[in-house]
Amino acid sequence: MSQSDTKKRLINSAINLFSKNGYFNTKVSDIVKDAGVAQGTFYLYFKSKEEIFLYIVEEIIEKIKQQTEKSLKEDLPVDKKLKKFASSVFYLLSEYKEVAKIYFFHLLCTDEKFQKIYFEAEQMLKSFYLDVLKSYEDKALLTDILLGFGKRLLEIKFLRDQKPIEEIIKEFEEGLKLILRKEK
Amino acid sequence: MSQSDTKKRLINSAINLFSKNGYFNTKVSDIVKDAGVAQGTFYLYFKSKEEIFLYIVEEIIEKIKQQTEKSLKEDLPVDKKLKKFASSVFYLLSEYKEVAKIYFFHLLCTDEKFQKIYFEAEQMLKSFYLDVLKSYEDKALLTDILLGFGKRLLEIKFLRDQKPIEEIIKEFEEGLKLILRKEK
Amino acid sequence: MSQSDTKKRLINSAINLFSKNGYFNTKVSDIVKDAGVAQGTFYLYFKSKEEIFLYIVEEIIEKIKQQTEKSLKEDLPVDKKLKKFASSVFYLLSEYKEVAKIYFFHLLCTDEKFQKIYFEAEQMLKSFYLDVLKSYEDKALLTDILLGFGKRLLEIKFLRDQKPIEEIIKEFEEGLKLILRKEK
Amino acid sequence: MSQSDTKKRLINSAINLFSKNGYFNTKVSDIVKDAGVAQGTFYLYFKSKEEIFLYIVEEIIEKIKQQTEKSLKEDLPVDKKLKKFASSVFYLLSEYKEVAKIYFFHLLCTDEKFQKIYFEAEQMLKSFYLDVLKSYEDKALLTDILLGFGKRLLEIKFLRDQKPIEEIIKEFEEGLKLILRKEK
DNA sequence: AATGAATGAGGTTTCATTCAT
DNA sequence: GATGAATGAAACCTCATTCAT
Repeated sequence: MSQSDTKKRLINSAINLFSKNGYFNTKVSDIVKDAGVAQGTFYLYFKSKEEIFLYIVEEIIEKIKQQTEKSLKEDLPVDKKLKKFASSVFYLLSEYKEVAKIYFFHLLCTDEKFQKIYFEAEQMLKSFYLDVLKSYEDKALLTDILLGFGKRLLEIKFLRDQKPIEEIIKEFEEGLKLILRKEK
Repeated sequence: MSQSDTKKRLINSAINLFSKNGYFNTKVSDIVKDAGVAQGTFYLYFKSKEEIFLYIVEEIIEKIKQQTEKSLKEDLPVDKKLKKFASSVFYLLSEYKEVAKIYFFHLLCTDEKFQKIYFEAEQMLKSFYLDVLKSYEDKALLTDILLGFGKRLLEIKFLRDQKPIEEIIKEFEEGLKLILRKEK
Repeated sequence: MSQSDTKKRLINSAINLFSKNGYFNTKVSDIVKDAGVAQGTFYLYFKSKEEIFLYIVEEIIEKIKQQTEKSLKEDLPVDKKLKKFASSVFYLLSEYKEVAKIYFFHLLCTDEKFQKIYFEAEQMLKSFYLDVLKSYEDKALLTDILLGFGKRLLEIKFLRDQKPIEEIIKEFEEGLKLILRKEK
Repeated sequence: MSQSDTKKRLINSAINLFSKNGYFNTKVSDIVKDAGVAQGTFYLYFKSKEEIFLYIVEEIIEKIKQQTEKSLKEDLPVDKKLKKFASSVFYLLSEYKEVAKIYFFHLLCTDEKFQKIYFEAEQMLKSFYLDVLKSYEDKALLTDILLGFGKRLLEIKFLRDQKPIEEIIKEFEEGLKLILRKEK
């Protein structure tokens, strides 16, 4: 078994367990048992439980960040741009569903260090919306509405109710239409 | 039914500490130290750490429930009804800011048992919105948008950014107007 | 069982075990087993293994320090003063034989923190000898000879060979006579 | 019988680390890292951490033993013999300063097994002094004084205070003169 | 009602040693 | 000879809970 194989196995086990039981209810001993390695092996790859947690969360935040930056550069009409961005982020999170669960459900509950990461990500998305909606008078309000709506869809419909991501995306698009509709 | 002073002191200390540090990072020994009583005294009033946590959270949920039921019975036009309900809930949470923090930030991160409470509360609010908006074609969509928006305002603007609750309420009302505006 | 009773039992067990097996070969679990208390009880009284070790060592050093200060103030001829001081220190160490063993045999082998204590004590004794012997031309040389000789007696004759302290004292007095003898 | 390069590197690293940090605070992983070889390589040359420690300490004790035996055979007046022997041992230890440090500072603090070596070496030196001083009435006393004095010079002046070995030797010679001076 | 010393199961982490390559 | 990933026993320490006073 190659080195990175073991590391990957530990990460996968950690993602599943953190996602299912949360950070505090997941013991390093659970992770290694799930990964099928000895207790000491964990510490060859990660200095501590905290480290593997941050490693996992930062990985997906990095991916969202990249997506955001890419989307910002695209030249599209506002509604198209938002639709495309949202669906790409939704797809991304559906691929990393378990990590997303950690992010939404389990991240906040701990130290400042964890909270910092959480708010960094939210800051990133906010900047994106504000930029895309810059021609709207109510851009700040619209941003809060859209961010709250998107987060709710992920939290409740996707992660809790297990609806397929396509449905989530469709619902977001409809919401988008409703929220951004121009009055005559 | 008045509680003994000691019990009240324990509850207050627990609220503050759970709110600041979360369930897992709060020790029973922290709570009793903060309350100025002996370790054993805690167990005269609560069977376990879990029990006091649930006690605290359920207390506020009960309050929101009562408010919801009261609001449902009132006979007002939709927008007025929503405005009045939202502001009453916002005021309620601002009075119990620390408990609200536990609810939003620290409740999810734990066992299924705790999550159940979280989702029960959300179910209650959802029913309220669906009922109030029953004349709207898009009532389900509008409910998700409004719940997401409201939660975001509380989480980010009120609890994190410490904005005064009046401002939060005003922003919610503006959002409400924007979201519910009738097209010609 | 009163609080200080348990603490005393832990200290006694620790003294015996550190003395017999050294700092590193003594586990906290050994100490609590010997003291007949639970593992967690240890941490009610000492923050760590290091803390109880330092506590023990510092206690005896403090005693020697007090003895030294008392001796310095006494008005006696040099040889009488040295004899009296040495025998009082020897008696002191024979009362705390196990602690003395830790001091001589086990203290040096660790971190700087431990070594600092060791050298502080030696500094104290050195000052004493230099002061008492201030009328001697060779006072520095004599101090080194006497300190080396005294330490050897304790280390080899008393602690290793288990000779009674009275014999040690007698031998030190003879050495003293020989070393300080005036040439005609 | 030449040792492989790798073995020599392991020994050197071990000497430095044992000397600096002591037996227990030195990990096998530290030794191999310092030596620039893989973890497993260590066990090609030494059965255990204990083995390399004993190997190192026994090596220098063997050297002192040979020096002692050689000195015993020399036909010189007592004071010359002692002076010559002491300076040869002092030089020897200054060459192997790090090992000497292990011997004086770190050997005692451990198991009986290690202490045995310590006392064997001291026995050897004692025999030497007793033999050389056999014409003196107080030979036993003188031996204890000289051994204590010599050890102190090495421990405090040489190893701790880093004085040059020549100065140490000079001070020992002066002490020798003072201690062995004949009364009229 | 109140105390607080005591408990002990269970957590995280370390590190000497092994072994397949 | 050399590697270094893997092992797992055993260390230190935490903390919710109990119970005699």
